[in-house]
Amino acid sequence: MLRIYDTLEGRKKEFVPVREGKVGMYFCGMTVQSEPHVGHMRVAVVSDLFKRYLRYKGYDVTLVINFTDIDDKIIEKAGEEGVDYLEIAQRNIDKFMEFLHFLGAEEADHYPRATEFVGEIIKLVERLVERGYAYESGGDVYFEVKKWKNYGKLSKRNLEDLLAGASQRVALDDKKRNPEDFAVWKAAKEGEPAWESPWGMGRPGWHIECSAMSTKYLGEHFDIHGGGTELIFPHHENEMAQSEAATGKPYVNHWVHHGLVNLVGEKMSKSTGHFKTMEEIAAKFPPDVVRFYLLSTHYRTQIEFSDERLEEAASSIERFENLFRTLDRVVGPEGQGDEGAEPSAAMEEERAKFIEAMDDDLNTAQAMGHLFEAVRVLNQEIESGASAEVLRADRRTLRGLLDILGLLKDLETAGEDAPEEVEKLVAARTDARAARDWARADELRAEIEAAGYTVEDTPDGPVVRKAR
RNA sequence: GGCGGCGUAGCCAAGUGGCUAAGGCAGAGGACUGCAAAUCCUCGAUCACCGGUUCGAAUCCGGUCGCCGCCUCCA
Repeated sequence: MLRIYDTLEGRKKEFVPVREGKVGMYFCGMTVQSEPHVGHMRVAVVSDLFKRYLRYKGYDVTLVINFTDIDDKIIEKAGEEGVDYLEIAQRNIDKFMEFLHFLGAEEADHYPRATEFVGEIIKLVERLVERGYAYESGGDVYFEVKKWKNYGKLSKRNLEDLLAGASQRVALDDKKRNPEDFAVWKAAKEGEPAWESPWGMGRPGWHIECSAMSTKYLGEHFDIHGGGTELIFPHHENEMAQSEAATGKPYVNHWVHHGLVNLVGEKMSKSTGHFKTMEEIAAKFPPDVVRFYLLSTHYRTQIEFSDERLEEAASSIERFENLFRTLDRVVGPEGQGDEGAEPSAAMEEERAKFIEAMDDDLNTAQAMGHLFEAVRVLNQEIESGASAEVLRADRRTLRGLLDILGLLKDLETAGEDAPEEVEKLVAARTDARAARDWARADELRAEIEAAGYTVEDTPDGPVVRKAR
């Protein structure tokens, strides 16, 4: 039984799809006023993880990741740079997509942008006004928070707390009836991007686009809505209020919030400039290392991103690389002839535990522990001379589990050919060893290593590969 | 100030009432090896602190200390 945590209820709940056999998921991608950073890598990986696992569980999954390409910040930025706001949006969306691919995440099914849904947004705002939850004021339209009795349920705060906390910060806007009300539609100022609406020229407020776009693709009530924890308030709280007020139905079954990524103890933030871009990370570490690191902690836990952590992940991955390389040597490459045989009992046990861990709110940290155990199982089998049939079956099983996590697809096991001069050194070393001239052999190995390669002696002869 | 979360071995990180507290990185010893590498075997935790509930607590309750997040644009 698959259980997934829900922020709204504050507990893990059994996953029961709204529509049998199907899963609708919506993840808040990014507001595209600036470059994607490490935090966005986590959304990319977490949304992909959910997609892959739910599909593994047999569901037909639809994943929507949105881009909010119109808001105060991007207009501001466009002004600063003197370019069209859509140009900035496109540039950052392109980067996001580039690194999504870098991380080995599958494409989502839809990537809606707020500006493409203004018509839907206007309809939704009209509906809110008709139902008495929103009011027009000077060209703006506000959601009247106190009309919605469930307001605060998601972020677990009440109106009084909110007002107490915000009283010093939120300037009283005389267009609003109440300080806690939020804009669903904003009148455009001179020169700002604007759309025609029943309330004059204007543009969508911040939260409304997600309500409109999620409903468009997934219906008024869908399964999973995700994003970072910092979006719980106000973004998701407001989004939920709008959607439920408009439809009178529950909006989503599982609110999934992943922990934030910190850099040396401090949260990354666009406003303080304290963040690492995806580009900086990608330049330094291979995709699998980043993905492995991101998955080695449970998705709801906040994590710290640092070079040391990534180096550790890289070391961990070597265990898999070494195993697959050895298996290639011992039983040949993956693929042909791997079907048929049943995995060993030890491997089957690890597989079952892996799935059990994943069924418990996608606990990748625990699941990966079993992956390492599976590696040990295979290594033990190799040591004890298990049959090629069993080794192949077990390798295939392990590969299947890695695929669920989208990990290590392109493991380098063959160890591409070393340059000719290195090959010559290796050959010379083999001769020296045959002649039991150990001093010469060691000397040659030193030369090979100086050239950036390592040589390992195996029962099947020396294996050369690039040193890490 | 209000709300939420966290504190598990040198580091990272699972486990939330009961078998010997997963796993990884780093480290030590052993096996294998001409030497290595890889691999296998072995080795490390009074679960922040104090008190309580319980036959039994890392796990539940109360308190203390420390860290983080949200309350304001942000994955």
